[in-house]
Amino acid sequence: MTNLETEIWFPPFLSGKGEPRLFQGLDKPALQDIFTHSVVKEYEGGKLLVQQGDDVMCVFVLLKGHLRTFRTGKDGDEVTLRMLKAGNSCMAATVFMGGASPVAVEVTSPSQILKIPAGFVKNLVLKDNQFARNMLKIIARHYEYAISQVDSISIKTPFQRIGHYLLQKHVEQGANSMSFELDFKKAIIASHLGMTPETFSRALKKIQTMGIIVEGNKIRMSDAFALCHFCDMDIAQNCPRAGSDHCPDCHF
Amino acid sequence: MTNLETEIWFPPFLSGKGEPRLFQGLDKPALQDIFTHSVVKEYEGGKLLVQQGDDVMCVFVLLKGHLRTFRTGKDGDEVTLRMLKAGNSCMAATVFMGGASPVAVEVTSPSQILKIPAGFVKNLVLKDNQFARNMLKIIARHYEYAISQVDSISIKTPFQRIGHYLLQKHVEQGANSMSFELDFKKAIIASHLGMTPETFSRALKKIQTMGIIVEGNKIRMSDAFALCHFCDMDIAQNCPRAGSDHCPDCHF
DNA sequence: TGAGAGAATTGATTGAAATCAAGTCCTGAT
DNA sequence: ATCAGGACTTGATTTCAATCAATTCTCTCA
Repeated sequence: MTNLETEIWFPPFLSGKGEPRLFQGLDKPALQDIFTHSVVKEYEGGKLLVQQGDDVMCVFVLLKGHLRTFRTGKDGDEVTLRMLKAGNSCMAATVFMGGASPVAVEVTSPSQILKIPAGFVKNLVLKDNQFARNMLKIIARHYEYAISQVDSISIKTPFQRIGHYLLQKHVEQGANSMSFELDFKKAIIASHLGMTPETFSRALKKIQTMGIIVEGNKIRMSDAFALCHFCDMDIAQNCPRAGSDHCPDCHF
Repeated sequence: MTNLETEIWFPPFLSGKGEPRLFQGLDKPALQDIFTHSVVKEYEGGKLLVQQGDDVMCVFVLLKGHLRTFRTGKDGDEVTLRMLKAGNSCMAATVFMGGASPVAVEVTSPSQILKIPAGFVKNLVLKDNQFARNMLKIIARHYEYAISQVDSISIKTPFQRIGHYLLQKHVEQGANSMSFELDFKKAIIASHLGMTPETFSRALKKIQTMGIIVEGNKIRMSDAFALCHFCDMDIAQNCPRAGSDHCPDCHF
C-alpha cells in the first residue's frame, strides 16, 4: 500500500488534461481515507471486469494499462464507448445512480487497477464537496463525449470520423509533436467509430493522400494543419492553434 | 410570478419518472430563492434558443411545451439528442462545465420556460447539497441515455430502433394503457433514431405486422407484450412486467 | 368550403459500407 | 530459424438505407 501511495500522490492521478480526475484537489487526509478503503489489483489482457447488467460494487481507477467499456447487441455486434488510459476512472456514474451497469468493461492490456467500494464512494459524495464536484465534472465530461460520439456516428462519413478521431488524438497530446500512436487495437477503434475493421483500414489508406502517414500504429502528419479539415467546435476549444491565421478551417 | 409559483410547487416540477428533477427535494426557501432570481418566458414554435457554440447564460426548465436539443453537421444533416417535455431541464451540464454549448436547442411547440441564470446555478451547486445531488443525477441520467442512443444507432437496425423506441415510450407511461401518442414530429423522432423520415415511415409500416397499430400519431398495441421483442436491459429495469411468466423475452 | 403549405407516405434507383473471402504481415513461442 | 495464430489488409459481391421524385394526407387560414 505504501508503494501504491507514492505512485498515486503524483500525476496523472491528481490532474490531467485527458479528462477530469477523481482525486483532483483532494487533501491528503481525504486521499489517505480513500486508499485505506480501497484495494489494488492486477489483471491481464482479455479479462472481463464487468458485464452488461452487473451490479457494480466499485469504482475503478486505472493506474496502469488500458481498459475499454462497450455494449454488445443481441447478434453479438459491439460498440466501444470509452477507451481508458492510466489516470482515467470508470463506473462512477453507474455506482452513483445505482442499478445494473449499462456497459461491459474489458481489460485490453495488462493493467493495475484501484478499486474503491461503491458504498464508500456514495458516502464520500455526500461528505466531501470537492469529491462531489469532481464526480460532476467527470460525468458531465463523459456526457459531452457521448454526445460527440452520437454526432460522429450519425452525421459523419467513416472517412470524416477517422479524420476527426485522429485530430482529437493529436490535439490531446498537446499538438506539438507531429506524430503519435494509436494505443488500442484498430478493431477496437473501429468499433468505437461505428464501422467495421475493413472500412477502418480502407479509410486509413485513403487519408494518406492528405498528408497523413500511417505506419502500423504510428501516425505522422506532414504538417500541423494536415488534419484541420476535420476540426469542429469541440476540438477547436482545446486546440492551441485555433483561430491562428494559418489554420484553414477555424471559423468558430 | 405568484402565478408561476403555484404552478411550480407541484409535480411534475418537483418529481417525475421521466428523468430526475432539478427541484426535487428542495425546501421552500431554496425554491423561493431560485424563483426570485429567475425569469419565465414564452416562446413560439420554431424559435432557436441556443445555437451550437453559444456561451450559455442560463439553465432552462420547461414549464409547458416541447423542446429538442440537436447537433448539425457541416452538410446540414441533423441528429436530435433529446426531446424534452414539461418538467425536463436542459443546459445543466453545459452551464456547470462552462464553455460553448455542444448542442443547439429549438422550441418545437409553443412553450413556457423558466430561465435560471448560469452564475446562480453554479453558485447553488456549491452551497446546496441537495441541488448538487440533483444535478449529478440529471447529468448521469443524460449520460446513460446518450449511451443507449449510441448503442441504438450503431448496433441496431432501423426496424429494431423504432421498436425499442416505442417500447420505451410505452413503459415510460406506466405500461398500463395499451396506447400512447408520439409527441414529436416524425421527422424529429427519425433524426433522433439516426435515420431518414422515409426509412422511419417504412419501418412504422412494417411494425404493424407485429400487432402494433399506427394511426397518425397514435400507437395502439394489440397486447401488452407486442413490443417485448425489442426489450433490453435498460428498459427491463423500468418495466413492471419484467420477469413475468408471460413476458416472452425477459431473460435478464 | 376550398386553397395552399407542410408533413407524411410510397415508389424507383443509387450508392456506400457491410459482408464474405483470401491473402499478407507481424509477433511471440518453441 | 521456423512455425502458428492473430491482426490487419485487400478484393469481390451483396445488401440495405439514402436519395431522388412523385403523390397523398392533414391542418390551418382565408
